[in-house]
Amino acid sequence: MLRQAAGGRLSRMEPREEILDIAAGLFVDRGFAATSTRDIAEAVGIRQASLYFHFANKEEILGELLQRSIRPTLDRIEKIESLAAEAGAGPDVLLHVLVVLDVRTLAAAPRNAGVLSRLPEVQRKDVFEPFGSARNELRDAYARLGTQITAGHAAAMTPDRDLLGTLLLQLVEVVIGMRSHGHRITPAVEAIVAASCLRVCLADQARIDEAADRASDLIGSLEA
Amino acid sequence: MLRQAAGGRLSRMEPREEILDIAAGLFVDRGFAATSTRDIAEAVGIRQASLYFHFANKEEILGELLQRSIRPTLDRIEKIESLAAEAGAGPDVLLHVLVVLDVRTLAAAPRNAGVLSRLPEVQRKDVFEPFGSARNELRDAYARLGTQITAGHAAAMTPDRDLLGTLLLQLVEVVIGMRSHGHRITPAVEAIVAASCLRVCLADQARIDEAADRASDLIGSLEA
DNA sequence: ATTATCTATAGATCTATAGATAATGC
DNA sequence: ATTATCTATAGATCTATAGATAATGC
Repeated sequence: MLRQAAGGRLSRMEPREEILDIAAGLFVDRGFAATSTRDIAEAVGIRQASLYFHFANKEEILGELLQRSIRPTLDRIEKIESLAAEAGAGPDVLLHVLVVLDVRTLAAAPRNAGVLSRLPEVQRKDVFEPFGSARNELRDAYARLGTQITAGHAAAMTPDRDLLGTLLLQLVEVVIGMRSHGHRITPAVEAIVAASCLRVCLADQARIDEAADRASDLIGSLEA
Repeated sequence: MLRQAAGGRLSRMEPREEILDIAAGLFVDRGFAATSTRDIAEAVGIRQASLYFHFANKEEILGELLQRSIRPTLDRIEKIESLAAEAGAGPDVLLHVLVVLDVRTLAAAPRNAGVLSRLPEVQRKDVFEPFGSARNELRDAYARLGTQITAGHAAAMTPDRDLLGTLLLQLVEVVIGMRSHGHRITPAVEAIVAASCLRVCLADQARIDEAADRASDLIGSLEA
């Protein structure tokens, strides 16, 4: 465990961080129940019991990982929706921005942490309930933007609010599966997923092209 | 274990079938590793050791469930593609048919067995490899039909073959998540998911409406 | 003889706690 | 004193096997 004085640069990761990183990899790969605390400790290079100095129990490790994987996305929703008023961007542009940024976040997350939210334990155990409601918030944001885009189209074949949010979130999360199968998430993939989301909202190609243009400007200014 | 003579009507399920049914529910709900053989046996109403009369080990139970959940879908692909020549239906009609039938199968599967394919153990363990390649076959079928539909569109924003297959399968599997959250899969949902798939393939509304019409005829004749 | 169950148990885990040890920080 | 590790272990599982038992089928 080579390490330097607090505040200085680290030759390795902080122990707590290293445990989280390695546990994430194992949970993603094998699932939560199938990963023992001994598996984690061995991969880190410490003894099984030493984990309990950093975490009260096994669930706390997963809980922290879940929290970290959802937080940036939730923070972003507010920022993007307040952007609407400011830049005068329509819902199609905003949806495009949100999708691209979410795809990018999922693609960049260490160890493909997006899969964690799909683990059966997370869906079921009360301990992880806060994470579930955070996900609902995200789906709601997609539903909100989506219904604004479909507004004005004939009711037939147009998804209702609930279904639309679910469909859009599902499309964005395709990148989780892609990463698992070793695909790289290129800018082209980001653009296509975003365009697919707009298509599901019944936007035509001209509208998509325009939204994509304005979206990349906005993303540029958001990052600056 | 009330039961009648072989070949006669059953007052309850055959023991092997009952184990499979109950195990499916538990695996779907809690995951594979988190479900003990004792959990299964207790829910069935037998002793833990008695499971091993019907199955060699725990993995065999999951294996059988996976096999049953993918088989009908794979069989259907051939039937639908041979239908193409016969009925002279275009790829958009065939995609519509395939999506509606797959959605319906996922919606009707006992215990939402579709989630089983997402369990981490299935992705990772060699024992379940045949099931993984069956899934690839399905994704390929979607990719095949999808690229025929996008053919002729400008390359920009058009998903390539691989990505398209992944996107379409992902969209169809939205119903797995919907079922988990207690939503009913109505005919309207089927139609919207199918339409969304065609939209991702860049089909316009007129083409979608026509495909939907012809698809419901074909599905009717398939079932008759 | 076959089918389906049972009891009992071996042997291998697995999580979490108790308490010792050593290094660093004040 | 605090931080981070260790050894040892309690106590609770968990999977799978061995062998007994009882009912049904030939």
